[in-house]
Amino acid sequence: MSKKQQILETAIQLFAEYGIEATSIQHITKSTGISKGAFYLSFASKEDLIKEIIDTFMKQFVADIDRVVNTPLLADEKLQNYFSAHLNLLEKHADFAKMYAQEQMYSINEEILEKLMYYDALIDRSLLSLFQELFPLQTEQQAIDLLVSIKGLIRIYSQLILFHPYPHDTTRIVEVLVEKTMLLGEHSKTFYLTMEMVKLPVTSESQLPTTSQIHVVIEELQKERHPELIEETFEVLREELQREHPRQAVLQGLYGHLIAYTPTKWLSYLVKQIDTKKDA
Amino acid sequence: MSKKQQILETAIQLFAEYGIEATSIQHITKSTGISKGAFYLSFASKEDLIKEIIDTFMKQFVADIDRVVNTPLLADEKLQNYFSAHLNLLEKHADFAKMYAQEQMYSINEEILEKLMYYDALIDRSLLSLFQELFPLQTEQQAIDLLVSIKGLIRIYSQLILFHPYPHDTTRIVEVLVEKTMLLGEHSKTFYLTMEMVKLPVTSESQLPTTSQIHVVIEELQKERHPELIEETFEVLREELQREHPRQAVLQGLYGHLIAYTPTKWLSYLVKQIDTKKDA
DNA sequence: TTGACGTTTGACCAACTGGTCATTAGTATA
DNA sequence: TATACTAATGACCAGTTGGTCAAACGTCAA
Repeated sequence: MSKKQQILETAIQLFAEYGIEATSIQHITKSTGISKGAFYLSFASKEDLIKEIIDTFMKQFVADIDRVVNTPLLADEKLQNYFSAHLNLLEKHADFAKMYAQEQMYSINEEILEKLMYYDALIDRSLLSLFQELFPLQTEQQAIDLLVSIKGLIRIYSQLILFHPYPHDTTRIVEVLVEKTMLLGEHSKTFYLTMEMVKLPVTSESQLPTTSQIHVVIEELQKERHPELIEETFEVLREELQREHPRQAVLQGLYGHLIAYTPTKWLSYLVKQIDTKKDA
Repeated sequence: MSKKQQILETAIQLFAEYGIEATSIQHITKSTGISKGAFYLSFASKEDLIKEIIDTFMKQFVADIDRVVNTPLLADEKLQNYFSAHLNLLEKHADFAKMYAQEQMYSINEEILEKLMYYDALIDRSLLSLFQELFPLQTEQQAIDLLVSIKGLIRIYSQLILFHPYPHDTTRIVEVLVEKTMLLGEHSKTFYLTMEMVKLPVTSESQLPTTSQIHVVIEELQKERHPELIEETFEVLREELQREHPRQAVLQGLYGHLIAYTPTKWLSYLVKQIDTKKDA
């Protein structure tokens, strides 16, 4: 594991345990077993460290959630899978989730707050499209209201899971959440929220990735070694993106390889977005 | 306004705006327009300041909520009043609410966390009794599950209100919350949470206040001047508590005076608890 | 005017913060 | 072995933190 990776992991642990503000760089370096100077070889600043942590994890989250929601299944199976995926990610990356929870409530920095809101909006968008599939007759206002309610439920259940040392029965929790979602989605009659009040700034197509952005991401990834299959995928992807109209069949195959390998999850998400755009 | 009061108010504002950790004592003293030494004449430490802020507000909150839930009305009117009261308190004390939100997520101190959980549990208890009145056939598990769900909804709507600059229509939000509560309360079939998982440590009677505790609170209050009626109420209350069995009729009258005057709200709550105990 | 007494000040403290950089250690090549 | 390179160190910096305390201030009665 690279030095940078080591620092990242120690930092997340400390951030989760003591809070971000309360964790000093000396604290991190001592726990990692390196000198202060070494830290600044890997990260430009404490803020930079926090940003990298958020990027690393949230990109995975977004890609994973997006895949679950876009897998061709019945809508209610998808809903179940969504909750499952969410809770599993929570358990798997509990330290990050704890850190995320506090940063979300009180961000040390405007820029970081925006970053969080950006990823949050991407996930919201996935959930929203799922709701529109589940309850086709819903108005936009209904969907937004449901979205917020479900987020509230997920958040409080997540908090319980994270901060309560218990062998949790996630499949049971999923059942409970699905039931509540269906109840609220089918029978709610009064609504308060509107689109502008929750501001999901990512709904416009202006946010869709361009091929050049994807090329940048690939270049970044190629700075490190990856399995044969992945390296090959990069090459094919580059070629396919040269075309005026990249062929969906090809992209989908590549997507399959990329989503299955953690470091390229975000790339897979970007490819998928391109894909759906050409679709429309 | 006393110097202490001035400091408290400035501190809450700063805590709400910049976060608790990020706000230094120098920051507070400069904003209040006093010297550092003067701060330490009113508070023993920064931690002490935070504790006092929490106590001041949460005692009011608990008393106000408890009154709403125990007013003799139809259960669904109570529910509506509960949400109303909650949202109004939120708007009225927005700065404290913001501070509370962050401290709840990541407390700088174990002792403060316990304090927060204590007051939280008191409010939970009020809500729980209301649910049991609304849905008499519910099992304990159902009630707990509903409690957590509603708390999740309240929290996310609160967050929207607090951090979104909008002229919010609280009566509309109350409608929405009432509808969702009724939906979830009446039709939920699957449950996950149990009493021990949310641990409401205040349910046992061991937590009920003793008359001697009340005497201490009165003494504390009498260090400052209060309206004639209140001073008189103190005297009558003292006498009544001397009796083997304080008379409900008298206590209820006194309660009416105490709940209406902010500094004695907490005392009114304690008196009410004594009252209901002798009841049972 | 004096002196006594509580209030208020702000320079001062040690500890710690995020961040820098001359120096050193380690390693690969010639 | 000598050279050239990067990787790593930790003393050091200026600034800030929560907290203290001798000294100055204000306000009385004598």
